[in-house]
Amino acid sequence: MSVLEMLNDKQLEAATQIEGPVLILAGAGSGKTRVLTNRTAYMIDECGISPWNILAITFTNKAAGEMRERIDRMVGHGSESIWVATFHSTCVRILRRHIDLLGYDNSFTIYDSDDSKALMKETLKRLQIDTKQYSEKGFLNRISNAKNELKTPEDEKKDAFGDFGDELYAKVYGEYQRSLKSNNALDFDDLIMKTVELFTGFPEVLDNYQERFKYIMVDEYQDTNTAQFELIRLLADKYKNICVVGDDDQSIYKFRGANIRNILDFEKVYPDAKVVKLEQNYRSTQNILDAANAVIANNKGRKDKALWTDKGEGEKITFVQVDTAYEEADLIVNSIRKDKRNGESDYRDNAVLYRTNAQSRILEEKFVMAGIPYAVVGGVNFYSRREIKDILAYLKTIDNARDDLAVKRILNVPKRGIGATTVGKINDFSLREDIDFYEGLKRCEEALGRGKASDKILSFVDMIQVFRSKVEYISIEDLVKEILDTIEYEQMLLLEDPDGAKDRIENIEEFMNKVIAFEKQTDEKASLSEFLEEVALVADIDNVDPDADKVMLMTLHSAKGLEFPKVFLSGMEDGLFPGFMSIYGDDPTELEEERRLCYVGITRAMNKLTITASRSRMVRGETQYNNVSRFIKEIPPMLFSGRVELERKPSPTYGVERSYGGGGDYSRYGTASGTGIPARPVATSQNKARAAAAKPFIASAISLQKGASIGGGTPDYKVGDRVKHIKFGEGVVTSLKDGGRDWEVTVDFDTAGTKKMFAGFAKLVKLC
DNA sequence: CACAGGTCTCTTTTT
DNA sequence: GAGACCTGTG
Repeated sequence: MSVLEMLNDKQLEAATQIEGPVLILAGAGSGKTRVLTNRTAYMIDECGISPWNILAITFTNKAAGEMRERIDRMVGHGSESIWVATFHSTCVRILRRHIDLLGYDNSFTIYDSDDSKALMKETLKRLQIDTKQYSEKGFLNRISNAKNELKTPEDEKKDAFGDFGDELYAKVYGEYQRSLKSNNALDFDDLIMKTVELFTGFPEVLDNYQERFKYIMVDEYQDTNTAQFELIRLLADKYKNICVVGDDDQSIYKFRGANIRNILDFEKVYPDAKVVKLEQNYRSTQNILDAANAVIANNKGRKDKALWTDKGEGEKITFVQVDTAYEEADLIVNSIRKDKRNGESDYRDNAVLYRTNAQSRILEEKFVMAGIPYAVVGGVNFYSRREIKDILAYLKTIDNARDDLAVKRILNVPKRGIGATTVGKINDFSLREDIDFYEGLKRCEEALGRGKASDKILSFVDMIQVFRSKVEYISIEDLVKEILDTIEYEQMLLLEDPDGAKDRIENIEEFMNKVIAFEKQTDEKASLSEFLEEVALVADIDNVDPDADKVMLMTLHSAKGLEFPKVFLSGMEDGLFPGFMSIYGDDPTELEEERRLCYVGITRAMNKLTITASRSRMVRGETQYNNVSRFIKEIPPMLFSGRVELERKPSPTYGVERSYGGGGDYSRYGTASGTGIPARPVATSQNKARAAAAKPFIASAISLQKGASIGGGTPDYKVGDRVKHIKFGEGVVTSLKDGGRDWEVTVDFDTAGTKKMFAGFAKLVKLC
């Protein structure tokens, strides 16, 4: 029988349209992975297409792995020749074969963002640019954006039109690229851009891959950036068999260069595209979908669609606002514990989602106290922990002698008495001689003369050489063990910080496990370069183990593509979610992006959605007072259980738990009360007043944050006045109204057009 | 050269 | 609150 019998009409339509461009608009939970796998099986089984000619691209290894697994199960024999991979690993595989055409060595290393940062720091130092005035992060951001738009340093120089800042940036970009190249390294964005360069510069290489990938599928298409779009366009240009799947409502990676126009304008680029909408949702209850639909309806310029389900209304949504982030965490912990005790749900059925990684800390604290197993996805990436980076730097040094950054990192780890002065001298010497830093180390006697310093360096070099000589015939596992033994790394950690050493040593053990797993999965002897490459391209989400019975804690971004029976959306507060910048910044599309993020969050829930907000929260060491998120207001009240509670809920009552010392005792929130949060009665009456206000949610809370410039009283200008803005120049005030928290002022600028902004932030100066 | 202690900056979100 | 960075001391 056909492979397609499990599909609904629309899914069937999408799965059987094989030739030509296809756009599948797949709403949240509409079974797109099922469509993609069935489509693949259909291509092979029914259309006689060779698996060899199929390319499926995803964004994360996890998604790629899942798709691979499902295709394997469905297709069986031959499925291993289908190329299923992420954008980045696809590019790495291609570049490993051909990058020599672009003047790089095929054994290039991949720099993560920490590496990029370190390299940028060096670059700026070399160019003698004051990092107080120009932050390295600023340059890195611009460079990343440029690469996502396929712009070279030369392009940027041309676009600078003599502007000093822009010229400087173009120069830094060029210098940064030179450094990368001399380290034989590529950063994340280079992986895509260099592949495009390869294809445009060497048509015969492109043709080779066009012939191979006659049928292309791209998942999460709404998250592609211009470079990725171009990559796909080039590959598909010959046969035009390109099928993209995505949901414009789930486009949440603009900050990473994702261009929502790629999906919105697909039909313009491919006028003969077949478009299929998948609107039946198999995941969530009607109540949850209604909430999601209601929120996203406030965005403009979306592809028209409405999710529906035959699952029934389901449970109402719960919303609770509490006073502190600690109470919020308690509430979540208690709810999870209760359901577990009642046998209603396992820990793994729960996910707690939040906007920023920093929010996980308090949640973790409470989960530990309650003894509930949990897993945090993301935050500090496993591979960017210091101990792991140290080991990796050893491996990189052994693998690629040209990676100066790695060499410098470990030269004095553990301490060998080789300090900054010595490094500086070797560095200068290497630059003068135009050799790699490691080469400079080898010839240190020429730079430093004979002496203690040179002896220390040479014994380091000898050690590395010994490791190198062994790489060929021992496993990576043994190599790592030998490194750790030789440098007595664990002893160093213990000596350095006896308290923190335990965690770090555990991390090293986990790293060893990953090494072993990697070597097991690769049949022949796994090469060190391959291992380093895999490590460089893992995302946090790739490491989640769905079988462990743990509550999942993660950001909304990490949650995309996942589903859970019970979801907690925490920290739903204006200023946090939507974030401060999206509310008060001058780019209105940012608020829409936040709203899409909210939509993603809501649609993760299958059966039960609980939304929480706190009235106060520590942000960057200071207490902030936030109103309930405007997105909550967009959800119809009838979808909530009972009245939407704005007043303080009674504290959750605990069983007799040693760690809590009884319920509702605020004094234990030492940090919070110590920094000047009003005591409970004050907060309560304040909030009652707020709840009674005409505009319940936007109410009158004025940020008590030190130095906050919002809500700073009435502006000294009025409608008709001429004012000056720091960025937009001069203009005339056309409207001025009370926006609740701050004055909303509209200005018709002479050159910049009409802008609406908040007075506290616009810092308008009245002109006489 | 190493380390301790102080100051400053910063946050979205991630391959 | 954490991490990066700077400065002074041994």
